[in-house]
Amino acid sequence: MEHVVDFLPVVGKHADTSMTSVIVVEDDRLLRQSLARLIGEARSYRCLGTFTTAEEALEKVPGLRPDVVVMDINLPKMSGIDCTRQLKLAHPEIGVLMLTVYDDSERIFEALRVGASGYLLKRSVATEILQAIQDVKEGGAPMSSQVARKVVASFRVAAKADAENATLSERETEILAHLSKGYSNKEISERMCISLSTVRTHLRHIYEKLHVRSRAEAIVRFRH
Amino acid sequence: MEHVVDFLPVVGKHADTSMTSVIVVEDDRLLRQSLARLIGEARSYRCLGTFTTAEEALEKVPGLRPDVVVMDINLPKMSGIDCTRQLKLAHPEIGVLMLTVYDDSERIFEALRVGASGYLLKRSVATEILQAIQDVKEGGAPMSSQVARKVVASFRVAAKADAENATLSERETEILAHLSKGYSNKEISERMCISLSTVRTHLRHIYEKLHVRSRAEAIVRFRH
DNA sequence: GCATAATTCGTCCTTTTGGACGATTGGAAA
DNA sequence: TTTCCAATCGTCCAAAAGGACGAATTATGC
Repeated sequence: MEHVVDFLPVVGKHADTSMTSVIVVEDDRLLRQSLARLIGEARSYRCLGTFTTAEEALEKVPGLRPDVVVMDINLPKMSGIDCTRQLKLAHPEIGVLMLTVYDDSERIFEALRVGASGYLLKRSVATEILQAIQDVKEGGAPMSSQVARKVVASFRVAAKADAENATLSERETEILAHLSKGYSNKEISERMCISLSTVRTHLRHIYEKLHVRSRAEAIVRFRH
Repeated sequence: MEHVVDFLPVVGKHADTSMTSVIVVEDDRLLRQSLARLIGEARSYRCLGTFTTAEEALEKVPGLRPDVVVMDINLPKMSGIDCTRQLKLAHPEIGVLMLTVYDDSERIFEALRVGASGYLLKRSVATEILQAIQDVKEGGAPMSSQVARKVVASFRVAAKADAENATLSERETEILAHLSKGYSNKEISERMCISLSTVRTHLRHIYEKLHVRSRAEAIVRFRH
């Protein structure tokens, strides 16, 4: 960790509920330092620390318990999106604000999908940045109106996808039942008298609908 | 299928409860034919058919619903033991009598462990064979007194092994808990801070103790 | 009749899992 | 003290599973 402002309350900046504690994860040194300085110097904001990689952040952020993590969407090795996914899995209470240099809808969507609360363009001015952090802490979702519109549109898709969750088709339901008895794909194909390929196609559809990535997860989901 | 006696009742040999229907799975042509003839000609026995491979037997035996399958322990490709395991999994009501040329304790134990009811030495005489088949149909377990003694001894081991089922070690229990949440080996290794190798070693031990062969089966077992 | 979904089968490729081993360390029991 | 077991890590190999596709046929709803 390059820059730790402090771990104990500082005179005139008590760690009470009015303080917003922030972590910055950004590999570019200039941007990282200017963000840390901006946050550290602002009234009622504290920068608990900064990290340059997703891996380091994942390891140390949970112990620091920040209100908000400002995360570069584009980090070396593990991306900020993957980092956000893992962080939110373990600590859903921590708000994540994505940092991106340009209006990359695809990656912003992906980030929001894995749990980010909003995003900031790197060219944003100081007041916007602090306001966005505050919004995230208070449960808001700062984003541009263009992106907000796209997000609303994507929610329709998501809602549709979720409706399909409940409606596994007949064959898919049969296969899920076999899965949950512990049978292998080969055993299922034999019992249902269909090819292995077909079993696997059904499985892929089941995984998509249930939002899982393995038979183990599907079994768990099936058995509540 | 080489030899199908009949699928419909034959005059003087009605398929009532007093009839014992048998399937023979044996790759040696001479032995297969002589067994089929012996069974077919005996009063109150019917040979529903014979197969030369485990694979063929697995496919067609369920449709024939025999009382007893006489299974060579030593078949080409898939062994009679593996065939018995699969057959008993799907159709526990079908009795299986293993055929072996010599008193191979290890393999006979294995066969009994996977669900065979008893065994026959190939040198057995006709009356012994028919009596053994009848015993199996009636829920008995025909075996030589020497083997019976060993089986009793092995039950002590098995009882010990089963006691160990309940006593998964601490780490094994932790891993099983993670399994049953749908985590992959990699995720488990990260969450428990141990290497992938160690997770897999624990898993192998868990599978041995629970008598399962996949994580899906282990999850099902864990969740009753 | 046309769009949509379900069902079926396939290929190519990568990752994961499982089986069969060996080996080390540390602690507990005989 | 010796022996056993739990826990740890590893290698080599084979089988299973999964992802990303395409594609054909048969319903089914609008």
